[in-house]
Amino acid sequence: MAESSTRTVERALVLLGAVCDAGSLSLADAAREAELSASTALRLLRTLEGTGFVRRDPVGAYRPGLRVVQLGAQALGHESLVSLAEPALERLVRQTGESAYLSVPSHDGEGVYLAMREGTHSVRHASWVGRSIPLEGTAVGAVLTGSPPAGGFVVVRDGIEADVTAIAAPVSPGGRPAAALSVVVPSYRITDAGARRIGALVAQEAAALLTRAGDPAVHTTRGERA
Amino acid sequence: MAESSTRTVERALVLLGAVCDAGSLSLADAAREAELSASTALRLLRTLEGTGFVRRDPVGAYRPGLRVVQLGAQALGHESLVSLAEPALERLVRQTGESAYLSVPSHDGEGVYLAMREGTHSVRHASWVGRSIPLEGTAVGAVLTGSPPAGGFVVVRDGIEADVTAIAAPVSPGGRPAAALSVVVPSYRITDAGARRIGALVAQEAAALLTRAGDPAVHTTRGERA
DNA sequence: CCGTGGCTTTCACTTATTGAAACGTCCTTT
DNA sequence: AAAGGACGTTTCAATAAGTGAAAGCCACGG
Repeated sequence: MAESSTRTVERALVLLGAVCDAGSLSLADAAREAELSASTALRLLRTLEGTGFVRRDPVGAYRPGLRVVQLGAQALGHESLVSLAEPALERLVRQTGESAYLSVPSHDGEGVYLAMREGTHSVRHASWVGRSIPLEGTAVGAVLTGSPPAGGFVVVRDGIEADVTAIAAPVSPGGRPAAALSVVVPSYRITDAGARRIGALVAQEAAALLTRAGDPAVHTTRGERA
Repeated sequence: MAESSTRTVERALVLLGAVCDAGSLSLADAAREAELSASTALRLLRTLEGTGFVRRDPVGAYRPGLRVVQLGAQALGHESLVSLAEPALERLVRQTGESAYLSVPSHDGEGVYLAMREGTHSVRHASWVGRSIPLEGTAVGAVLTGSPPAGGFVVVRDGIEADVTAIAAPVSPGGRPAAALSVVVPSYRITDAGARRIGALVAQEAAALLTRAGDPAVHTTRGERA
């Protein structure tokens, strides 16, 4: 019974996702991407357009709309984890000079970068908030899916991305991993000892995140409207 | 015939918007907000949940999901205007010490803050990216909807928000305003002369945005996938 | 000049959405 | 303690609503 869903809505959301992933998509491409007939895709995209979730650029191609930006930004703001993690990311960057990320498991078996702080080295790992990352074969994935790693952190050298080493630690309120803190380093720059040192830092920050956190269920909830 | 739309999808999107606006909503509240029967709302929310657009917190309430954050962040990243405006906002803050915003008209007759830079004064205007602002009675609204203001900028003292003065200038590629740059100052701190000074800065930055911009239609478009 | 591919509209089919109603549960009220 | 109310959930028959094939248009390229 978990399988209740509205086909129309699902299709529209797939379409929306496709447009956002691509950044810009023609009707025909969008239809192909979502495996829909052109007429259906057109109708759904029009609906999305009417509500501001997509817009058409001068050329007629579909682009993510402002509503997406708006809701996304709002949601990010409400994400207590993000604000909670910011200082930790900041500290990790200061202590290591490398880029640091906060990521959480997504609904589809991947992970998403929720927040990041760029490293200070001129050669640094660069990604972006909102980026999807696979869970298989990544340090982040290992700590998000697996049991608490020995030592508190996981190091993956040249996993999905070549030439980079990722060091991740789980944020596990109540034992189950809910998020991951990670530092990503160009592989050439790091030794085993260095990885252990950073790992310790990451693990420590990940653990500390929880103690500072209040109940995750405290949010500003608007209860107006009759 | 602009009125083609799919009711189901529209409803789902309204629901999604309601959840995101509120940050957290019970099923009953969401249903009321969207004017839907509980059963319909439940079904649609389940669909949104299945696709990651909303999630349920431990209490069972609906929250914006990761997909929203992800797509929003992606969309923000693709927004060339934002990256284009960042340096301008930065400069405005440095020159004035006040918070500076980039906003664009939304689809529903309001405006949205697309980017912002917080001022350096300890008492400063604080808002957030994604925030909706009315166009009526605001400086931003004036420059977004009206014709090019004399002097290049508009000052609104104690408009929608009490005790703050907003100074906005239009970014008008090809004559029609597409976005607004604005600086918002606590009213007590500013004189008419000061407003004019800031106005000149804002207007100048707004104008300069365009010259630096290439064709707004240049984006990184991924064209893979058969 | 004709063919190809994309965008759009139309329309008959029927599938998929809908909302009232009923149920169980958990609080609050009396 | 019992009654009342609100909420989340499920069921089900009516039908409103979404679907996709087909055809028309337009623009482009050979």
